[in-house]
Amino acid sequence: MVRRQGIGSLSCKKSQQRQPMSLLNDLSHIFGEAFEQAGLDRTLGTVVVSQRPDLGQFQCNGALPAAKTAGRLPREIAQDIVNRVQADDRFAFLSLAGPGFINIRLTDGFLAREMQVVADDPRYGVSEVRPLRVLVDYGGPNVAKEMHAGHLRATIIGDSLKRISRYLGHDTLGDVHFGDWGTQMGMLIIEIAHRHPELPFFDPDYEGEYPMIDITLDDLETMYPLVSARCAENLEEAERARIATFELQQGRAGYRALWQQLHDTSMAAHRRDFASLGVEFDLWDGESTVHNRIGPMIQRLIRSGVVTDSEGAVVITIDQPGDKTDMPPFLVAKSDGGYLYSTTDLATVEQRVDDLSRRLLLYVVDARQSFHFEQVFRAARRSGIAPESVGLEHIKFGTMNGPDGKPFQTRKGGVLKLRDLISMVTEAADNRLSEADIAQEYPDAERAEIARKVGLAALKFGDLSNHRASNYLFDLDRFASFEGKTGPYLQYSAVRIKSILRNAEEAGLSPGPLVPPSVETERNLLLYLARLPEVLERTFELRAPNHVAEYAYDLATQFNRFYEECHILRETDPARQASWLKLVALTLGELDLLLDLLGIEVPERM
RNA sequence: GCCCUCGUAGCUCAGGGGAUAGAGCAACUGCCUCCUAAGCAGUAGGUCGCAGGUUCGAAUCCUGCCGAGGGCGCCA
Repeated sequence: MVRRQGIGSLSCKKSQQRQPMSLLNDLSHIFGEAFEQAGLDRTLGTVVVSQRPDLGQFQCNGALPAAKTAGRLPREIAQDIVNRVQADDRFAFLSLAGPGFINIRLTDGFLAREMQVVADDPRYGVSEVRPLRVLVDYGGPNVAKEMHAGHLRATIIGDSLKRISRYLGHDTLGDVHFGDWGTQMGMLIIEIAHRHPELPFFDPDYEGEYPMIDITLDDLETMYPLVSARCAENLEEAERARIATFELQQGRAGYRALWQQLHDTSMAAHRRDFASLGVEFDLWDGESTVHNRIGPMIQRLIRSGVVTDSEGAVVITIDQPGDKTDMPPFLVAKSDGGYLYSTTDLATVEQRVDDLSRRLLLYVVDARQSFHFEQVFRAARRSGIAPESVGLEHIKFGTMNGPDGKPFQTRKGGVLKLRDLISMVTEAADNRLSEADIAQEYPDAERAEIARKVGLAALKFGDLSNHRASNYLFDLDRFASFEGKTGPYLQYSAVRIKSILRNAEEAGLSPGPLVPPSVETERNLLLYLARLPEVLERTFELRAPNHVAEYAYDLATQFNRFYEECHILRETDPARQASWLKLVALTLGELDLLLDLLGIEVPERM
């Protein structure tokens, strides 16, 4: 483990605890020691970024809560702490304010030393955690349904969480969890049988090779609503679909063969959509993946006595004392022996825990399914499938709404395909390039690539900058303006830095050691750069990528202020210029990382 | 009916028990002979839904009410 340099008198003791390499942690450590020397709890020494930049860069509020237990005045404790910490070259001042706040300002020299370490660290001061075996379940497309605007959130929030989890050092898998094993499969089978009864899939006695049928996702997408509507109003149709589903799950050869083709056709389209979003999965599994373990799982549950029979169905009782709402039994298998969403979800927990050795399962799924996940998680606990040591979390998110405040729809009232949504933002970006007369001289291919990256950035940042749990309004005009707090703003900031570094290189200039900051915008940029570790930690703790989005925006803003004030390439002091080049390189590194964690790519120029 | 989520500036949204609640857009005023103006500086804009409670301290935690959205066994 690398122990950071530059903290001077900080004693490391012989404690086995890892000392995270972050400025805030270092400061908290210093103040924690002071509290301990004063006979108080060292956790009181937590240092946070100041709420009042006019009064200090950082603050420590530990004296306030300490006052009560210690039976002393908060200001007196604060003074005591300040006395114990002071007297070296790290702090420009430590001052008391209000009821007992300690305001902290670092010396520019100390700040530069600290940030030099960060600048030399490929991880920018972010320590790797003790790895957890994590699985993120996100995306969740279905057979026969092209992905639509509603899948956007599941996909990019999940993708971002996976990236963040992995960056922090967790052993992380992403699983697309394809919806390919439920009743909709039976419906599609009877619909195709209805249209083409002559096909051998439906002949139970057929023994030859099954033909490849010519069917597209578009075809399936037309069929599904038709048959679904018929089943809703016609009990006989619904019964046929139910039986077909059951027989498929029981292994009827013709149905399996047909299923495979429907699966593959749908999956190919989804892969294309995910690819255009720049999203990849480690596992392209689905409900059908766990089919073979469902039977044994149910047998085991019956033997262990956790399930009971309810009107012919297999259920687990999951209500608990203190429940605030009715908690109906969890259905493991239908009365006809068929399986449903609940069944595969439970078996999938088992697979992820037993076969994949996961210890934290994150389900990035629409908030409307929170009741379902509460049931699945309880059933998994009650049945012992997921011991308490395994974390089960529903990472719920709200809907993307249109201007009417309802889930986003096209003008005609239909759902907006994800593909079309991507085209819309790409086109908007392309228009913007033309309007601003930018990139006109770039090759067509590069121009198109810039438009693609900028459009996607607008889309992703616009989504991820909202807290996942809240519904948000998708306003294309606002997104297409690419001004202010948008993905393109962040890309633009990064691109300007790249341009500086390119120009510097051409001029034979190279980055050098950081010297103490001389202007406020430079100092602020350094201070912002130091926050990265806590931001990433907190983002993952809360499973809320908007914290990364927010921080990335603030960081870019700090850089742009510095950029306006300090002309790097015109700077006449060589040491200062080299230091500034180092600073902007560090800024680019962090910005690039943050954008990558949001799934946003930065073009070389734009 | 019960449960969950949300309610913050004109609009869209951030906000970690701490001091004077922030950003973007829209409005108004400035800044391109200078590293990319998709930028920067500034002005104006608020009973943080309402009422209690916990706390030295609440937009933040608890309770109730109001409003919006969503959910509540063989669909996913």
